[in-house]
Parts: sequence; C-alpha cells; structure tokens
Amino acid sequence: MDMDARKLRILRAIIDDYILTGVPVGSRTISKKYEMGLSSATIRNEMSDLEELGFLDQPHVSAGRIPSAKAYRLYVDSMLQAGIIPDDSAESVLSHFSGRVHQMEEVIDHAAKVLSSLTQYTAVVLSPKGNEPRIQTIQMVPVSAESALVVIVTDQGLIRDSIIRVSSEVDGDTLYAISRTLTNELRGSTLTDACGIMPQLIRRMDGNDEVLRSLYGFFNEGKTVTRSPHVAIGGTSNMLSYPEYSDVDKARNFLSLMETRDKLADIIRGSGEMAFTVRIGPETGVPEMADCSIVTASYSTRSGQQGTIGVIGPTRMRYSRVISILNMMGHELTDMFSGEDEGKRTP
Amino acid sequence: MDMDARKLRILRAIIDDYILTGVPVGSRTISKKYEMGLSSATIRNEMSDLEELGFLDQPHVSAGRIPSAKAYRLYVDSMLQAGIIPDDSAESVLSHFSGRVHQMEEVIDHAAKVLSSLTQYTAVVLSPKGNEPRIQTIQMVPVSAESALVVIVTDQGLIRDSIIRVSSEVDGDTLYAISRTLTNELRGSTLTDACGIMPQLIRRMDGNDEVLRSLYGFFNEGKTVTRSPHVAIGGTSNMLSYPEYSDVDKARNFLSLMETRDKLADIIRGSGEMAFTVRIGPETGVPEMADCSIVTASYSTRSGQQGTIGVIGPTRMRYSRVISILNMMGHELTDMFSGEDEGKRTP
DNA sequence: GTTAGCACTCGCAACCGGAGAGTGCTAACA
DNA sequence: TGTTAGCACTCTCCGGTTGCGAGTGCTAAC
Repeated sequence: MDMDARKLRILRAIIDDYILTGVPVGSRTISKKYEMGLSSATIRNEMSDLEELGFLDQPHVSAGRIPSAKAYRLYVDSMLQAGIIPDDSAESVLSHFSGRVHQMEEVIDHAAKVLSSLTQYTAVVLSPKGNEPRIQTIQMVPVSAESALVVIVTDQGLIRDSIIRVSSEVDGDTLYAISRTLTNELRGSTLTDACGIMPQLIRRMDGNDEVLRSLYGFFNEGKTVTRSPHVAIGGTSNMLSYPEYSDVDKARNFLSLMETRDKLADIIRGSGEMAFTVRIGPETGVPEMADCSIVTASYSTRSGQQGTIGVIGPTRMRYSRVISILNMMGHELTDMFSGEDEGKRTP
Repeated sequence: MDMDARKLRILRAIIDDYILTGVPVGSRTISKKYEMGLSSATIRNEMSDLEELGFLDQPHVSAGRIPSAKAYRLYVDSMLQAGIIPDDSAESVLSHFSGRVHQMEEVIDHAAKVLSSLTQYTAVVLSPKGNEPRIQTIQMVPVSAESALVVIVTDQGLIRDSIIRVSSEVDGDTLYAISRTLTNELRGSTLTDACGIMPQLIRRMDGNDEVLRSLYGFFNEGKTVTRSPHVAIGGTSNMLSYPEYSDVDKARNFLSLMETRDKLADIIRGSGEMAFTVRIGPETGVPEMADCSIVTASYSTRSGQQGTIGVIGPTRMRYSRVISILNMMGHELTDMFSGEDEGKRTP
C-alpha cells in the first residue's frame, strides 16, 4: 500500500481542518465539510491506511485523527514545491514600518512585534551576525574633565562605545590627534588584532600612556562583548492562546526558554544560515519544543551579514501564512539594511 | 469594636501563613501552628471580628480566611515602621555582579535578571529618567566616503548616536572643525533648543550646508526618541509558578501587559519618584493586576537622575524579603552609577 | 471499490454521595 | 466577661457511576 492522489487529498483536508480547529478530526467531518464525493466509511478506510503509513495519530480509539510530524513535513514540502506561498497570506508588511527613522536595534525590536502580531505566534528576530568586525575609525570625545567617550566604527557599521578615564591634562585636541594616529594604525584590524598591536603602540607613542592603556582595556572587553547578537522577542503571550498550552507547566517551560536569550538564539539559528527553514516538532531538536514548529527566514545587510527571523508556534501552525509573512519580512529587512545609510533609513 | 494587640497578632499569623502556603487559613491552624495559647474557638471569634473590620475575606463559608488588600497594607506598614527589613532577607546582592565591566543597558538587563532570580517574582528595571539632557559635546566621525557617525554626549552621560549622510568632499578634519564649532555653540542646550538655534547657525556658517542640515534632521528625531527609557524585565515565567496564575487566561493577560513596555514603565513608575513604594492589589490602579502587588525602589546616578526598580508578585508576596532585596539592589545600582566612570565600572 | 449499517470503544460532562475542613452559635465554665 | 467545648451546618473536593456523543472498525450488500 502506498500514497495515491486521493490519500493525499484527504490528508491535506485533515491537516487543514486540524490547523483550523485544533481538535482531532473524524471521518464524517472530512466527508461533509470538504466535499470529497466520498462517504465517511471510505474516508475511514483511507484514514486507517494513512495511520499505518505514519501520517496520522490517534489520541485514543474513539477520537478522530491528528496529523503527525511526518504529515506536516509532507504538507509543508509539497506546499513549498508547488510555490503556494502568498495565498491566504499577509497584507503588505511594509505598511507596518511607519515613516520614522530607525536605529538597527529598534528595527529589530519592531520587526519582532510586527511579526508576532501578524502571525499571532511568537516571533524572534536576531541581529545580523558576521565575521568579527574590522575597525574603520576610532574617535575619542571628551565627556568631562576626567573621562572620554570612545567610539569605534567598524566595517559593519557596528559601533562599540564606552567611556574611559583620562587624566585631566589631556584636552580635546590631543584626543583628536591620538584618535587620528590610532585610526591610521589600526584601520582594518579586528579588535583581537588590535589587542595584539596595542602594547607595541604604547611603547612607540610615548606620552599619553594612560589613555592608551585605558583603550587597551576597552579593546579587551570589546572582543567578548561584540559577539552576542541582539535578540528581540515578540508575542510570547500569544502562545498561551492556543489550547496546546493550556497546561500551565508547559507554558512555564516555554516561557523560561524564551527568557534565556542565548539558548533561544542558538535554537533559532540552529539550522545554519539557510535562506529558509521549517522545523516541525521533534525536528527542532529541543525537547521543550516537541510540539512546536519553528519557521525561520534570513535577511542580509549590505555587508553580507546574515540575520535571522523566526516564528515559533504549535505544530498545527498556519504554515502557508507564516511562511509568506516571513518571506516578506525578510525582504523588507534586507531592503532596509541595504539602503545607503546602513542601519537606518528614512522611507 | 476595634483592633487590639491580640487581633493584630492573629492577623499577622494569618498573613504569614497565607503567604507561605497560598491556601485559606483556618482557625485551628492558627491556634496550633502559631502557639497563641488560645483555642480555635477564640481565634474564630477574633477572625470573625477581623472580617467585619475588613481585614479578612472568606472565599466561601467553609473555607478558611484570606487576608484582604487592607490587611497586607497594615502588615507592610507596620513592618516598615518597625524597621524590620533585612531579617529573613537576601544574601549580598553584590556578589551577583561578576567582575566585568558593564554598559548601562547591560547593567539594567542584568539587574532585572538577578532581581527576579533572587525574589522568584517578576522584576522590572527602568533606566534613569531625568530632565531633557543637555548637550555637552558633539562629534562627527567619518564612517564611509559618504556617511558619518554623529555622537552627542550629554550631561547625563547619555549618548545619542546616528549615522548621517555627508557629501564625499567633506573629510575628517573638516568634520572635526565643524564639530568643534557646534560644540561651542550648542553646549548646554537641550536638543529642543538646538533645533531652534540650528537654522540661524546654518545661515551663519556658510558652506557645509549639507552636513548641518543632516544634523538638524537628526536633532529633530532625537528630541522624541530620547524620551523612552530602557525597560528590562526578568522572570516573567516565575509568575506562572504561583497557583494564583494557574488560570491560563489570567496568565496571558499578565504576560501581554509585560510585553507592552511603555505601559509597564508607566505602571512601575506610577507612584512618582518616591524612594520606596509598596502598592497592593487595587492600589496598583491596573485592573489586570488586581491581585498583584508591586514593590518599587529607586536608584540614582551621579547626575541626580532617578531610575526605578520594581518587583511584581502575587499579593501574598514575601514582602520583607522583597523589600530588603530591592533595597540592596537600589543601593548597589546607585553605587554603580555614581562611580567615577559614569555608566560603567570595574569592581 | 464504495457504502450503509451496526456494534463497540472511549472520553467527557453531569451527577451523586461521602469525607473533611471550617465556620457560627450556644451553653457551660473560670 | 472572656474563653472554651460541643455541635449542627455549609461548602468544597474527590472518587465513582452513568449516559451521551463522537468516532471507529467490521461486515455485508450494492
């Protein structure tokens, strides 16, 4: 026995119905609601076959059937192959970015919010992650008599800034001079490189040791800090709307997973830097998410870094809708981040 | 009939027990567990009185009593008056800030995490909010051939930065020169002021119109953006551990409230800039929080801005513990932000 | 191959009844 | 007059039972 067109049609109807209602679906429902031209008894036989093939599960004997992870997988794959994407789909995502100027992190936060409110699931947006950024400009700005702000611009437009102490004798012009020299010496290096070079620079540029040493310290810290990307989450509470999470313990587990951003980032990014991923149930590899699905897409910035956006929902997710929304949002973000003014734009 | 010492002692026992167990407490429990030297019957009479006085509620006739908001209020007030604070309280909060250097926002995020894990409730930390910041230094740093980074240092150490377009003819030294002039002209102004001054500056400093106009635009945006403070939340999932939130609907309401950061910030800050607040149940003024309590404390930075930290928990909160932890955390943050290096430190 | 019919299986909601907790009241006691 | 023992009463909670409805699987007829 194997799959034929009719089995497929029936399976599809079952999945559609289950996604809609969330309750096990019976043979009668299929035969009536989706005019198949078949009686419930026939459907019943087919369903029995489908169960044997591993596409359906039966919570208990007298309930209807529910689709298995394998079924969703088939469903999603065939949908993607057929290119059925923007069908029941999203209004333009575009309109949700209002005519304001955005900082990178704001865009990301906002994207998570929009994504969750459009999908009614939980959304996660990761900031782009690329190679270690390379220094482009270093500038120190006096802040008070005793402290200065260090700004480092990198090739990724990423800016690390921090305040360091400087002795009160060093004035703005001196800082500017030092900044210029440093920029010349360190342009193109990574922060890690910079840490290697600094000691000899300190020896060479005698005077202003204090400032240089502070900077050295700053580089050292910066090395580690730069790595962790920004993670924005939206609509965690949406999950609780679904009967799958009416169990409070389950909900709590899910929420605490959402709270550990690092772990969450790993999970979302789990599938490498693929342009597009759908992971269903066990495929997520996370026990806590055994009955969740994760759909991710990626976006990229002008400098070629990859960021990831993802939606987490119950396995009976409205895949086509989610996929289409993610698609649009991915493009939207890519556009936004490849504008002339990297990291911001005025629409 | 009015309160006497015995009634108070009994009320206190009831509250203690209820905070511990979360279930309505009966007369027998009080008379046995807390050696009162009184029979359950006597306690019963007193409890009846206490109910009449509005300190106790009875979910139904054959359940025990639970403390009312009024009772908690009395409890907290008497506790505060007596100065009973660091009793059953926190190990040093200090140890939780490991020996690393922190950026303001990181400190705040971290504080929320620590606070929630110490209290087992939900914690909220707001970044300091003061008057509109005043410009101290303006600096532009070339980023690419066509764009520059603007950094504005304010008296609050608050830094606004953004990327603006500049034409390719303008080199780094020119930018530095313009920056110096602007700093001289605008030092001490707020961004709002700056917007007023800019037009005439543009007229006076002829040449480099483009750069100045871009800056003007940036000031205009900055005015509005600067206002929204950073809000860090920790331990939202903790709330679901308490039977009060075993109802999924309630939990969802609570969570979506936590997601709207602006509203949350308003609520937390709701009680003005008091050094210390305890709002119990209805006192929060938020219907969704009718059976929550909010305890807040404030911290301040060197420049005198006030930030707020808060803990949200069920009304049967372990007040003394929470208050003591908040106290310590408040001091800790104040110390951290009044160090020489405003906004960061190396312990 | 399809379908009607039927017996069978479960889950679920409603119902019932007893147990237990806790109260309020009354009457006795110090 | 305050305290306590005793008792009837009220509710909730829990376990067991029952009936209903949904849905299946099988068989026999078309």
